[in-house]
Amino acid sequence: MNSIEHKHFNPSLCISNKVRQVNRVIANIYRKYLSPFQITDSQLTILFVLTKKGKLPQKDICRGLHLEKSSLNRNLNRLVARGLISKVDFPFVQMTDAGIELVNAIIPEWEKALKETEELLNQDGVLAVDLLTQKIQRS
Amino acid sequence: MNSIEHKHFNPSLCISNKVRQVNRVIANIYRKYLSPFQITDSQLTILFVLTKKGKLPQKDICRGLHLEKSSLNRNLNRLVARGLISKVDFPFVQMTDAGIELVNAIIPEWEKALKETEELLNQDGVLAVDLLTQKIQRS
DNA sequence: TCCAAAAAGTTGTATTTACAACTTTTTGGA
DNA sequence: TCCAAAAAGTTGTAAATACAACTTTTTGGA
Repeated sequence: MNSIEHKHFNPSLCISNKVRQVNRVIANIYRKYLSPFQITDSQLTILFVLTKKGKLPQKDICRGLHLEKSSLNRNLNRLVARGLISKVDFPFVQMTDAGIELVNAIIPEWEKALKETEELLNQDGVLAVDLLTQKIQRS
Repeated sequence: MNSIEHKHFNPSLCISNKVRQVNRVIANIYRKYLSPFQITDSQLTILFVLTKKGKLPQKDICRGLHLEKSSLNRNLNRLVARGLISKVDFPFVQMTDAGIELVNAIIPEWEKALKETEELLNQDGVLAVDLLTQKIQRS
């Protein structure tokens, strides 16, 4: 018997917790497929952004990903250390040949991760993710 | 111009990235309200679980939250260090009086965070989160 | 051309997260 | 009752994340 004074308190309504749990489960699926390449899904996301959009300054990558600049900087530095991207053309960040090669090699496994996630979530779950993504683009 | 060999490659389909972005935006809303109490939303979730269900062994908390046992252990140890929970009754973890007091004090701010999140997501977004949560309960 | 302010990028610090490997506790069959 | 195996809990390690505070670069007005 607890001593909570708030009669209508219902922690199962906690949206943050629900989203964190969903995030953990999906992150674990992706990790399974990506870890043999010693790359994380956050790092891969950044590689995808640079592959698709060419060279970008860090602030533009942050904005696109809703990522705090210090977090991005840390991620980028690990990718630079791996030789997958280059910051030499300051302020632009761009893919290296090794980075492009890694992206080409990893896409089949990434697609498997996507497929397994789609099977877990089903069509309505995938649409739910899309809806949520649209909601946060407005913030 | 990129050198991607996979013709139909579309990284904007990456569910993991979308979920991570949604998670960051919502986590940032909660942090805004909770940080004055020097508590994080992960820690608060654990306090809520223990408040609602009384004393539990760590494995049951892990299962309920889809949280890896080492992550839980770390979170718990920070709460023990704050005097908010106790592990003395091994293997059970339970709230302390200070913990119950903190939960009572924080609920109004937590409800504000929930409200702001509901306003961002709207009814259909909140239902989308619920749907996703149901999907992962089956995994 | 100069320079203060703003913006962008970097670093210190702390928390969260998970895998791997370890230690401790529990379980259940002999 | 004993003990091997399983389960639960702990610790080392590394990556992600964000706030705060710092340094470097850019901007635009004087």
